Amino acid sequence: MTQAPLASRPHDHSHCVSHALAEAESICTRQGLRLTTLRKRVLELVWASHKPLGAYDILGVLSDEDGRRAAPPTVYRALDFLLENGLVHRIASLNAFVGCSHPEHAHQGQFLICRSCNAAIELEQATISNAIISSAAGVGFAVESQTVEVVGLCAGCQEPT
Amino acid sequence: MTQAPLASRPHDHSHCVSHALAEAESICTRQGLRLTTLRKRVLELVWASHKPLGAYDILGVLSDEDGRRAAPPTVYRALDFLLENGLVHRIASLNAFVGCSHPEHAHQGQFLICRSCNAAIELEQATISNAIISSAAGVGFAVESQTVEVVGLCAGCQEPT
DNA sequence: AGGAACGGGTAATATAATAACGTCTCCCAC
DNA sequence: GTGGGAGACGTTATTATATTACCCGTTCCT
Repeated sequence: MTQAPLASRPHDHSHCVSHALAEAESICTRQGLRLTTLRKRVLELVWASHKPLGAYDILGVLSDEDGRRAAPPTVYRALDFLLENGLVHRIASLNAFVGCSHPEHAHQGQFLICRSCNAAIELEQATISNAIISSAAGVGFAVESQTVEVVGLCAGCQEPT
Repeated sequence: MTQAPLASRPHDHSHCVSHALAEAESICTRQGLRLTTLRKRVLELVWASHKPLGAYDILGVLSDEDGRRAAPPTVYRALDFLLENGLVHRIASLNAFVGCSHPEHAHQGQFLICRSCNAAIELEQATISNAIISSAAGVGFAVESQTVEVVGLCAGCQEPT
């Protein structure tokens, strides 16, 4: 069995953040995209934890840190950029955003969301997406994108009693 | 292979509606639940087509039909009742609601949503949910509920040019 | 230098959902 | 049949999430 994903285990999270930012830089440079100060800051905030973060939470932090208050489009535009370029994922069932663990290649994640600690663990299991694609094909449906969001308890939150 | 679900084929839709309402009556009677006029009307509106319907769309129809305009809680309460009792499903990625095709037993559907005709086809494939449960178990995650929403093209909307 | 494309500020608005409170009705125990 | 409690629903207000439209300044390309 593969090792449990980082998000579900204790770890030095500052690594996650710096790694994610460095990788984003590298991807943007390679593809001629502009990772502006704002976009980078939003990405950093999304990566502040493994818990999906709402757009208005981000907005709140941005507003606090520079006196003037940021407006929604500021955040949504940054998020759109990050989404389009695979640097974050949107969790539809939570209206929230989480950093993408594997931005280097295009994919759609599957997410395990712990109802206790709120962490979102990203999976990328071919068995799941293949099951979906073939079930869909069975009724003549051509799949273009998948949303798989699972709620439950992560390993760390299943302590007895 | 099983036959394609009704939602994805032409059919006499008035059957769907009357069947769904009759089944809802029967379920509520059996379980001592009150399928009030409002709840029944909301269920009927949700079943008006196989396309997921927003709460505010329902609200609009209700407002139109009796002169006074209905308020959001009216609709949300009816929807909550229908959701709790398995008579409708909520599609998180669309913020919309669709009639449940198999209300007689508890389950969580998987949905194929056509981006052309907007119909939502409900599946209930053990292969999908088992793939999810076992992938989750692989990282020590205990699944409690699943959201599977797939966007693509239904059989009828894949016509060549 | 000129101008298109892009990033981002700002105000207003649209859409989705909930909170808090009051009233009426149904149903059941007595 | 009556008192009383739970449930259903109306009403007002509020909160949460997301988008539209317009403007301005910078960057980049020529």
